[in-house]
Amino acid sequence: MFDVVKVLKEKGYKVTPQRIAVFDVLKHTKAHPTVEAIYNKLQPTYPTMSLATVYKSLEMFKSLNLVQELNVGEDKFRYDANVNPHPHITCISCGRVDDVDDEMFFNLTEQVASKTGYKITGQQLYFYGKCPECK
Amino acid sequence: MFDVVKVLKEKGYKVTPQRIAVFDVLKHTKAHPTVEAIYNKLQPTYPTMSLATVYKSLEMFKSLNLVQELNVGEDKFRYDANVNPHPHITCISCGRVDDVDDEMFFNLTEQVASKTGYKITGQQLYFYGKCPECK
DNA sequence: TTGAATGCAAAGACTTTGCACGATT
DNA sequence: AATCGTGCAAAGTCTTTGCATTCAA
Repeated sequence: MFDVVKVLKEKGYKVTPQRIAVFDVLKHTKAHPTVEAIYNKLQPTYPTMSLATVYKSLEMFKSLNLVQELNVGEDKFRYDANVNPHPHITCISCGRVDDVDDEMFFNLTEQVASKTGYKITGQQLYFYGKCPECK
Repeated sequence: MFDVVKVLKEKGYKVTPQRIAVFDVLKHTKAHPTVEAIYNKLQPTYPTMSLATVYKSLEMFKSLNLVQELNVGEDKFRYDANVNPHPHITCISCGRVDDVDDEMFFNLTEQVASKTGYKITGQQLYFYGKCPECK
């Protein structure tokens, strides 16, 4: 959370309660929330906050590389304050989105690069199935 | 293409020129087209075909497991007549979406399953970078 | 013939934008 | 005090739906 304040100041952007609050939600969850979810979470504490502000804040954080945007195949995006590319797994039953430890993907990128001839700059690995609670 | 006719008949759905045409586009491309792209491709030959019909046909094919829906992180979906789960790579420069040979992902699913406790039913692996032509 | 599919237009979901008011520096 | 950000509402993009007409079987 302090890093956000620092980055915003460095870049000459204003440090507003709304921006802090949006980032704070992402920083303290592993749930990969949607815009709507972030908005709902903030409603009790910031009843005047608008959806537009959530969208605008996320857009800014994205451009500053403070959050990453995910799309696990839904018609909407999810957000993650962990900007490291790392694999995700989605429960097809309850919809939760968990992280997957990425040790086993070590050197996968290099293999893909040499196979395809691409210069690889990012990746999103999504797995789908039933989580331990749902199966 | 013949398989589509067969499946539609088996399931009691009508075999229409529009359905055949939509599937045919997907069957003969490796470009992972969007709905709009499919629609545009068909315009010259089927000037009366509507976007709604493309959407409805794809929805049906999806439910029959004749095509799969992809989302590489855009605000729209892409479609693929190859329904095998297989990795994709997107050029961040020109936007093309290519397939990646999936040999190297052999047994990845099992590893993820044992790490996460999920029962895995599907996967989407997306890599991003610059294609040979763009880099 | 008859029910299902098409195609148009309207509606819906998510996201972006414009602008006046308000807050940060 | 000046400027940037917020929040409302309107607009934009992609997708879905309703319904009368048309078509496959």
